[in-house]
Amino acid sequence: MMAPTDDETALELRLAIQKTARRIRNERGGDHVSDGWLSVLGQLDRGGPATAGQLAEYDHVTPPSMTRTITALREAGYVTTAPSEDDGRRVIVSITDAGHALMDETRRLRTVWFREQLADLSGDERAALQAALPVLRKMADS
Amino acid sequence: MMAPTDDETALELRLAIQKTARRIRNERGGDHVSDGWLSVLGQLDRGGPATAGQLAEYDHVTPPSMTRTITALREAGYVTTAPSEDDGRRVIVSITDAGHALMDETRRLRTVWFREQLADLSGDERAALQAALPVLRKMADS
DNA sequence: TATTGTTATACTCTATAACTATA
DNA sequence: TATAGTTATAGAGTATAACAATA
Repeated sequence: MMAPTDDETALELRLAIQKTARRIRNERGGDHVSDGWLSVLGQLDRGGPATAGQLAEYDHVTPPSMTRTITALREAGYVTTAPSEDDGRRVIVSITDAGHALMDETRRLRTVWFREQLADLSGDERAALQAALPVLRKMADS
Repeated sequence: MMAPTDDETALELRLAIQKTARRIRNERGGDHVSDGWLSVLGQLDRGGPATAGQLAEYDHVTPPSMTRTITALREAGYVTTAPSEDDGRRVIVSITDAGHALMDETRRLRTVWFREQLADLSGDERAALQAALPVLRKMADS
């Protein structure tokens, strides 16, 4: 059970997380890579090839949205697509070397602002964030 | 100074915050109120009337974007606008009773999913999030 | 018939550039 | 001239509905 005041904590946490995420998005570098692109490339980088449906489910977007993202990534040369040998309906998406390179560079750029924010915090404050990291991940993946 | 491994922590924290925020946005109720609307109404609710420019700065959006948001809110009856008496160029935006009511209901709906997530956490995990709250706020407002 | 993915279409949000009104 | 805000226009991202291909 949660304490009576936890409802207010839930609201405040939600707002703080949303606003921080907005700041991160706004403060990203002058690159031309969208969040959707980076999310897909990141998953392919970590988990290897995946079907369009798997990618859509992972990002909680609809299949048409993922089709559009994959098409753009393919036209830019960052992924390749091929029908599955087992099941011709499925489309297997794989990251290219250019995709790897783009993701590395983009992640680096986008972390700059956030890293600067961390540098302005005290040791205790950074420790508090570090302790919250696994909890945030748990919620994000649930 | 930050420890050598903090660069990686920065990346992981950033991704976890962004993905959690995406989940919050996706899991919101069937309401028809955008994040932009709620952010403006929330600020007017807490801080009282404000100019269009102040609202744009607070949300880190451009003046044209804020104009559009304010127009939509006014047409829906959730805010009123009036030129400043001191400076005819400035537009003072005020929340209406309907705006108050809408914001309360919307906040309640959007917090449901997040509150359920909190209920699934251990006491230690909730404490970790609570400790991180002021730090997140500090970053979001910086 | 059910599933996987695509195409067609439209809506929301945001941005840059050009403009109006006021100081 | 400088500032506050609006209008015009365009682009990115996403959604629902209808469709095609495969199982």
